Amino acid sequence: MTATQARSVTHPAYDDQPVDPKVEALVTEVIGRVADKWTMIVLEVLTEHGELRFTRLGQLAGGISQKMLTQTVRQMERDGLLIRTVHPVVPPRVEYKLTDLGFSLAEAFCGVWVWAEANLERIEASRHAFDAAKAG
Amino acid sequence: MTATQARSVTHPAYDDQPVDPKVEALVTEVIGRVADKWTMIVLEVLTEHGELRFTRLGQLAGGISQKMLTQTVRQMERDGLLIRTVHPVVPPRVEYKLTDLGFSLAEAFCGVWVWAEANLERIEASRHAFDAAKAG
DNA sequence: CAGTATCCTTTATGATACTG
DNA sequence: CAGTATCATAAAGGATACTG
Repeated sequence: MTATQARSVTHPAYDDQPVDPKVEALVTEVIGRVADKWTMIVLEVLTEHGELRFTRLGQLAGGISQKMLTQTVRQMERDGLLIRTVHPVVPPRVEYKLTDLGFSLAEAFCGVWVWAEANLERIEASRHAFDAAKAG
Repeated sequence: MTATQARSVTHPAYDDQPVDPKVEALVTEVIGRVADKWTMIVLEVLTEHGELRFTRLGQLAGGISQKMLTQTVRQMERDGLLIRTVHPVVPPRVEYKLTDLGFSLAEAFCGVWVWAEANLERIEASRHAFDAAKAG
């Protein structure tokens, strides 16, 4: 827990005290990285299924190319979100599992997943209304 | 609250029951849209400052182009996250404020913001360690 | 002021072929 | 199996100029 954390986002506080812009920029960068589509999906799959091999992880992620899967897990490994274990056998066997940091991120994202699921229909309805108003 | 929500993401459940793939796809799409960099920043700015005019919103968002700001707020309006009010005066005065749905999304994202702020240093350290290991 | 329209560059992603 | 390397393309984003 950092000293700056308490400020964060609250409801109608409407205060004009800006955050430390350096921290703000870093937070934005980290969120941008971490809120990437495939990162979220890999996070979800590993949360649900535990340790997985490369190919299986790709299958469960659904529709991801080999290139993007490699890229995504590398970034996540670099950020400390998962651990990549290479078993020295042939053919190679590489397994991926979340770190505690990865699990804590999944937990943090849980609220967004729940929100998205809970509000799907409301969003779709809003889109239809908006499109209809624009067309009409 | 939908019936499917309860399943969501939990800790090591390791169950293999897949979610309704149609719902899963929609949730992924909504999250992908909503977890966009500028959407999150606009959400944060409007949460902190309340109703804002176009130009002021852009200033507070920091580094966003007019094009992206227009695009972002239009999408958010379409999704029902904010309300755009055009005052029929000249020069034009257009104000943006979050809807309840928008506030609820900001609240859901709050966990991620807190997480990012709390774990910034850990992530940076992990990246340095990873890069050093790769180089050495 | 609050956009729209256009052009142009960068980035992201996919498909394919190859390797330890 | 688990990648890497390369090429090609699409999508995102920025800069600029213009308008009600």
